[in-house]
Amino acid sequence: MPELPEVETVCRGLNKIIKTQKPQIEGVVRSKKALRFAWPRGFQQKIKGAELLKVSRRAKYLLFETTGPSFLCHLGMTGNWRLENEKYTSKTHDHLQLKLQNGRTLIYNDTRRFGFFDWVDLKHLETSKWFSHLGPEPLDAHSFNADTLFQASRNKQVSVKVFIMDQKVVVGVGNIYASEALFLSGILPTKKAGALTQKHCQKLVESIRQVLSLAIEQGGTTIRDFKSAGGSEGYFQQKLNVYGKSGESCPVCSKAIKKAVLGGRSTFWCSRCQK
DNA sequence: TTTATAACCTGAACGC
DNA sequence: TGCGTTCAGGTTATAA
Repeated sequence: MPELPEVETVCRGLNKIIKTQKPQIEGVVRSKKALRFAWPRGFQQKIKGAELLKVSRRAKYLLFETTGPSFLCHLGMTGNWRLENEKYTSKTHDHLQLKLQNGRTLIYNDTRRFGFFDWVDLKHLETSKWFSHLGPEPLDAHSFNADTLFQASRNKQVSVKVFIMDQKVVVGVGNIYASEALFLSGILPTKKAGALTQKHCQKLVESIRQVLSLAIEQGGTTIRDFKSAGGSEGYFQQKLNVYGKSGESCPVCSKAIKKAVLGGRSTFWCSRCQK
């Protein structure tokens, strides 16, 4: 499901909830099923009674800061959060319920259970298990720019599509936005990363930023099951140029959009606009 | 070391 | 209608 814009949208939604609700966690109910990994040790007991202070994002991870221990949540492919009133009927695949002081409940739902939770030490985030190998944030011009991308791509034999989806290179670019950013930059997804010029990298960095920023503004992309914490769907889908449009006309030159599998993932491009 | 593939899990969409 | 197959936004483990 979620790439960086979707996670950012969920993050903003959760913070809005924290500001408007009384975010003390009075009760915790979690499903017996494990998600991608087992639940963190003592999860229910340790966060019960804590107050939610803030949610932030690093890469595709949500970081929950509380008055007790802090924890992270990765949404996997189908994870999402929603806020329910006092009376509600739980839905299939609701895996975590945080009962708040004001009677409302914050719920994590995840159909495919590819998401997961873990404890996190926010003071030593960048050296911790989940974060030590991560590349720069794409919207941070200091750590992610044409120079860093060009250097990282030297001698790489993988396709540029697979390369920009590598979280060690840059975080947050998933399958949809990789195709979209390459379309904007006019670069063929199958081009080898090592063949990128400095100019290509400049254009690619700009395109990645542009596509992610616009998607955040639009509240992410709703393909099948993405919803923000407030329950609203994203609108970026209406702005997609090539993703999921195999056989349709290129919005620029009208040539039919092509599709192929790269790195095991569907990839879409225009063979006339992208070289 | 780098790159490719399979696996995790569920449900929607599609073809027959 | 019903059944079987394929595919899906992420990440990791294993194989090549």
